[in-house]
Amino acid sequence: MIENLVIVESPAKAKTIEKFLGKDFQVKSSFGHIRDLAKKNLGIEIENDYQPKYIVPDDKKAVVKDLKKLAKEAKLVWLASDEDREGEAIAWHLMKELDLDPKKTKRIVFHEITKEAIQKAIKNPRSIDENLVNAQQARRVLDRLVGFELSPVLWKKVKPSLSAGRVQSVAVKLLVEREREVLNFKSESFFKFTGFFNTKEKSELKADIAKKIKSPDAAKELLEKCKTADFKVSNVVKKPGKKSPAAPFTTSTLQQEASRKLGFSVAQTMAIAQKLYESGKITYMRTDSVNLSTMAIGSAKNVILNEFGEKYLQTRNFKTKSKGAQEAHEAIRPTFIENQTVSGTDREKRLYDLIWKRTIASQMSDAQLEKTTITIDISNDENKFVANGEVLKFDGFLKVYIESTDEENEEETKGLLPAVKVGEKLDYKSIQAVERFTHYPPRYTEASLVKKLEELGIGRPSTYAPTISTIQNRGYVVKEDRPGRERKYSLLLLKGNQINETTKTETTGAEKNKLFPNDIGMVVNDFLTDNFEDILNYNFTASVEEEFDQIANGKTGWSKMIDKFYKPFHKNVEDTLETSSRSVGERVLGDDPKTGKPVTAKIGPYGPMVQIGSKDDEEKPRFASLQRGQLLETITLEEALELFKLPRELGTYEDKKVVVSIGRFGPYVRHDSKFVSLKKEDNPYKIELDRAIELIEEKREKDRKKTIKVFDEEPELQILNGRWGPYISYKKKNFRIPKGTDAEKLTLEQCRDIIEGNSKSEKKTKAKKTTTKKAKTKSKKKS
DNA sequence: CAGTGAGCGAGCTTCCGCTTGACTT
Repeated sequence: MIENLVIVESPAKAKTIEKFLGKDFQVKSSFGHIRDLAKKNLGIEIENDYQPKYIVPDDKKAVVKDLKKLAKEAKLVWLASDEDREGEAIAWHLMKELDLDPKKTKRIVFHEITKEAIQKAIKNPRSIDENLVNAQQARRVLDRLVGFELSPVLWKKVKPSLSAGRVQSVAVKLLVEREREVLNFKSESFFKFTGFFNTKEKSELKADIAKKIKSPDAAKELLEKCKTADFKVSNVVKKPGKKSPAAPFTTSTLQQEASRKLGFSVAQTMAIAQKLYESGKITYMRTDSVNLSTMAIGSAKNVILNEFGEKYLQTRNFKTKSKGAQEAHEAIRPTFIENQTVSGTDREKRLYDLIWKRTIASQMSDAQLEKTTITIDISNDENKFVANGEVLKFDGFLKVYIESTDEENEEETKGLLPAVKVGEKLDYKSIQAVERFTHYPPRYTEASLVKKLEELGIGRPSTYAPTISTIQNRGYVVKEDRPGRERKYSLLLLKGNQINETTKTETTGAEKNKLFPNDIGMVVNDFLTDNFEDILNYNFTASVEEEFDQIANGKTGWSKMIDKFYKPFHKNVEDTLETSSRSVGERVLGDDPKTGKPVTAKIGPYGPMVQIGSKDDEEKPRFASLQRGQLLETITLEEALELFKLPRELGTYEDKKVVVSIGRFGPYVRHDSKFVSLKKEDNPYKIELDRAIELIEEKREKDRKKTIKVFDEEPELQILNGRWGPYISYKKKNFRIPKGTDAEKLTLEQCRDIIEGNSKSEKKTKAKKTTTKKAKTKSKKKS
């Protein structure tokens, strides 16, 4: 017999709370939502006032069964899910699904997991807030309607299996628009002047001209003037400055800093944080709150006093800046701030260290600075040289933590400037004018995209990482490195009354771990923005959020709000299906000089391609796939024609032709009707016969080693050596050999057992099938 | 490992937000 059953969302949380509450309370977890809309069709009865059809998903059946049993036995059930829209809905679903007696059920909330907070919550129960639940139902139904009506339009008009949604489609749009800004950016060059001066005290003073000098001629002219000019210090300004620490981590800021400082992807960060959370080392990692509990501030205070002394202490309460924050939890912080380090893997330690430092720094003193600006006049020109210096007077929080930025050209660290007096004359040692270039806005990283989405109020802490994965899995976007290109720039140097001009080279535009939209992402984005402008609007989420708030405040009925949205939306879907044509991003590039036929680029059944001629021609059109880094919207006729230079005949080997081409699985060499894939470093347009023969021989050698064992009585069954070690091939199907078995010693009987066992487990679960599928499409794209 | 083409077949794909496993290909 249980006195009290408390239900929270997370098992780790349940464990902690149970300790606070004592033996009269049993604390269990619902593992998030326990019900969802039925997956078949819409799961919504449109004609019946948008009545949702809720079901318990398969993976939640056991949880529900368990909770139901305990709830029956308990005298009182306490629904302690989070204090936000989703949490309220979870409590409501539990109420319904577990068939709880309202007289025996209480709803409680707390947003920090401390003994006091929980005991206080137990003393102040309330009932379920139906309005807030309705706001969640509206959110859920709207997302389902948008996702499940838009995606099928894409299947028909662009390509099967694509997806669209309120969050992911906007994420892709941000990337596509940024990419176009980059592609259309016209870089301009200018000259940046830097002077090195001697002061009276024989030290060097470095100063810049802030104005960008536009042309080489103007730069030369100004340098000429400098030859004969007098340089005089016209102003020295010293003023104090300060820097304040950043707020403690939320999900989004943790992802950003872990990306910048530790190089983790957002998914990695979340997986590592989850481990730290489960082992009780940090507080909950999916949060939009910057708030710390009074207890946490207290422990931080003690740590700072012990480690750094009173001068370094300055406790603060931070307020959230982000739109739509629901603040059901605390900020992400160490559970026990006294623990400066923790046990665990290297990555866990590093992430914990980051969280510890950020938390401690947030309660430390401002850093005090002294900023110095020295202005130097040029006697025969209006431009001025300016030197900026910064001296740290007191380090404060900088002792433990410095926040990083996304800016690519990090400003040089400014140090102490030499002492000069106003009116002092300076001689130049040298003055240089370096050609610089304006730079396009930076492409997004995973983390900077999350930051942008959060600013727009789109997505939630629990969905940032999955959204980033989805848009990559759908092929809308790739995360990759791209090499830069060489660029020449000129350098004018004035020294010893002589001006020298030199040309130098540098690499520019190299990208690391950036998100690039693919052609399919661009085509889908254009199709959606053309036809469903409202939903792709950056303010769509913000405006529906306002309406959800109205529902939460009891000012609107939820189905009324949905109806107002759905009627015109659904009509738009039907009109688009009827009137818009297929969208494959087709562009006409020009005419093929050899045949005079038109050359076009578009998305084909196997990805972006170029084509000579059309399918109505007598002769079949020729096709070629675009290469990595090429885009439908930027490819030129010349680049397209280059792609048709395959297949190439390299010559003959052993009296048979050797041909190189690109197929479905990447570049290959064909010889004697056998195919050999090219290696990464081989270029199909440049490869020569010698190298091709080398590859053919390599493949032959591998094939020789391939067969481990065959059985005379069963020729269809073979033990082979593959990419992932030995395996059994039988009737065109492959079977894994269990770990630790010696493949060479397997008997026919054992092989049959393995085949039997595998085909049974193959049928096991549906989830397994889908993962296999995903993995396959992934490896296809890579090859 | 196998496979190297350019829309037949039948049926499936898909959303966002809560939460953690059970899977390795």
